Amino acid sequence: MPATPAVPDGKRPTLADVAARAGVSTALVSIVMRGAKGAGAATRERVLEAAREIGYRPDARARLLRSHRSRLLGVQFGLQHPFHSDLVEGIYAAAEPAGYQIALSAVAAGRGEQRAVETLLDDRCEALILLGPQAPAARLAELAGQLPVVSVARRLRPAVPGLEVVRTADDEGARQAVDHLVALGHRDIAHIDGGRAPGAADRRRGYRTAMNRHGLGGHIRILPGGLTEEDGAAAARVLAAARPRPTAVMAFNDRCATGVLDTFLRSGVAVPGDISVVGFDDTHLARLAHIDLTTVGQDISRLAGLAVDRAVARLEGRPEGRLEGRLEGDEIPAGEQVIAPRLVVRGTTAPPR
Amino acid sequence: MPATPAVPDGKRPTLADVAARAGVSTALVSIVMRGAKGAGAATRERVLEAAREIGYRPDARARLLRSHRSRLLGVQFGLQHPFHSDLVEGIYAAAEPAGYQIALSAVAAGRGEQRAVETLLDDRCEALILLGPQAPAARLAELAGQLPVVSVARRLRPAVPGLEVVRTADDEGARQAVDHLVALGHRDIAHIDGGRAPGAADRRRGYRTAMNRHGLGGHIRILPGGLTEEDGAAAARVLAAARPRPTAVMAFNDRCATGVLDTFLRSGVAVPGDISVVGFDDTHLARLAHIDLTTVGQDISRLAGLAVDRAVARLEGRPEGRLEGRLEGDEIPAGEQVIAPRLVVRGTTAPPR
DNA sequence: GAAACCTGAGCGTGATATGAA
DNA sequence: GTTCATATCACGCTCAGGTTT
Repeated sequence: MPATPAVPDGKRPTLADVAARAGVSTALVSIVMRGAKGAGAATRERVLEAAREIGYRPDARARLLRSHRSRLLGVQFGLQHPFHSDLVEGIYAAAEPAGYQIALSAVAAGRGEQRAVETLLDDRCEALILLGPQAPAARLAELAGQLPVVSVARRLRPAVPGLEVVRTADDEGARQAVDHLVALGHRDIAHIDGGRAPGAADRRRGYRTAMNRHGLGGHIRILPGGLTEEDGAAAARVLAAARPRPTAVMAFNDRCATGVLDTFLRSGVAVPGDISVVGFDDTHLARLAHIDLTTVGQDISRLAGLAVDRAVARLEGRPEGRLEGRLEGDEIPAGEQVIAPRLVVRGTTAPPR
Repeated sequence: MPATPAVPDGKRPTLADVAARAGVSTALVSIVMRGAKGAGAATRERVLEAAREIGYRPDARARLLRSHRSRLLGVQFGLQHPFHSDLVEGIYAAAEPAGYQIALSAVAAGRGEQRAVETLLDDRCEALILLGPQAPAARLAELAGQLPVVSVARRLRPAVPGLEVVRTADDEGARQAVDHLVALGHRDIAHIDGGRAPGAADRRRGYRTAMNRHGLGGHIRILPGGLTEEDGAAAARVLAAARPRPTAVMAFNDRCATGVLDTFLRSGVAVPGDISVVGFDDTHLARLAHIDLTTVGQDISRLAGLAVDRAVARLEGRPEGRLEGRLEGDEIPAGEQVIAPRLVVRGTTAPPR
């Protein structure tokens, strides 16, 4: 391992440097570095040796500039969302075998989606994977007109033409949560919603529908929430003081549910003794032994895999993938991949007493 | 806003396309796009107009390839660490005014630091900012021989030549935590450590030293921990069952402390009634109303700002920045920026009863 | 004919040198 | 002399096409 590149000037070694050292043309070095065929075993070894000696590394930018394919997938994610972190992890894992690289662009305070996407475009990404995008439909449509775009966890109604959507059946997930609680004997079930967050509308609707189906329309109660712990905590304070207090609550997501749990514990409201709590997402958070949250699982690695697959499929002109399954009474437009959620029962739900 | 690029073939518009449309040379378009001087006001407007019409965006890769500076700072971070997320947020904010771009590379399951750094190097980053790197000192030394490298939150002993270090005075932070607890009347104070995590050794040492100074050497108790909630939860289970039980515990970081808090609550151990808990980092987590954790604050945005500053200073040949302040009895090598921590007292600490 | 190698062009920019008002 | 504009090359690499065994 050379501590310093063995090239005369301070510059980084290039193909030409390797070529000179190995006594071959740059084109041949290129062939060897790419592992393409067209080089003899002996010279191949000699070139690799030379490259190693001077610490050569191919310049990704120059490479991408020349070959008109960049094989780069741009991923926009929210820095503060564990759900996104999990997705990114899965996307890395899925992109590699498919032969694609990932360019990350974070949405953070002072760095909006517009900015995040622009940098990805400037980097010549071939396709965009947007995690829970909040951008207006018109903007997404505009983007989708320029390159393949996959929206993960955000459905759009009406469907945006050209936009790929990969999501969990949020309404179905909400239904599963309600069914589970009803099966345990609950009737007074509240929902802390996600406001304008991606998926919130469907979960709210799923909750409403399920409650009505069980003849519990009179018990429907939706509290304004959000996707952070604080949103959950605020709603939980309201619930803790409510009389009569619901015997179960379904939170918008795991972060929100965590806030609910903690507030209840501090207020002396026992979970699941006094009240059952269900989350959504099945992030790392929920699986932690000391949280042990019953939650609606999104198959995160599957979502990630499908997102990559859809982007790659579009890039490579593959035909539409088949749909994941049609849920009754709900038309799923083409180009939308809907994954079934799966309730994960853990320790925060029990029969009411 | 053009929904589709107005260029004949499906390709993305280039300088030449804009030039053709505006009836000027590509060089002039380049000048205009960079905002450089050498173009008349009228033509400048005409060029910008043409660029807008066909939806031209400069190709970052071609640009970086040509201009020998890339003005790119590579940032390696852990996807699952809120502390890193906060740092990245600060780094984005600091890099922009300095005129630098950020390239993110995540460390995740199946994607180690080696890999993360390699992609950054391939992208022609001019400097590296590594958040809590775990790589061996030899590897860091090798990297530092190639380009400016800043290690954030990980100190190295002995100092690695050429490596910039930006960190909080972890030992001092631990001392502040112990002092605070002692001032409240605690004597039996335990520490859940961070194992081999960056900063853990210093915090452990600071705890030991402070305990001894208060004449509480006999009460020193260090439990094996780590940097996740589960590590904290595991240690808390041990503590909850201990007789006599310490009246206070200082966790390695906020995540760990969160695990401790939750386990205590579930075990019926009141916080801060039965036991006080102190965290470390002051991440978003600690500030949440329902966690309300007393913690040793690292000035995250300051750390981020300094990290960017040190990287940029090295790139631009600026002289060594002055040191942050010399802590008694501790030699701080040149090239190391040490920031003073600040205890943030919230709701998880109180006098013992 | 195939395998091994080389030549030359060009990807989309930015900088320099040069010329025209 | 200053301002505005152009031509030309180089950045580091890949690829099509050619030459040699």
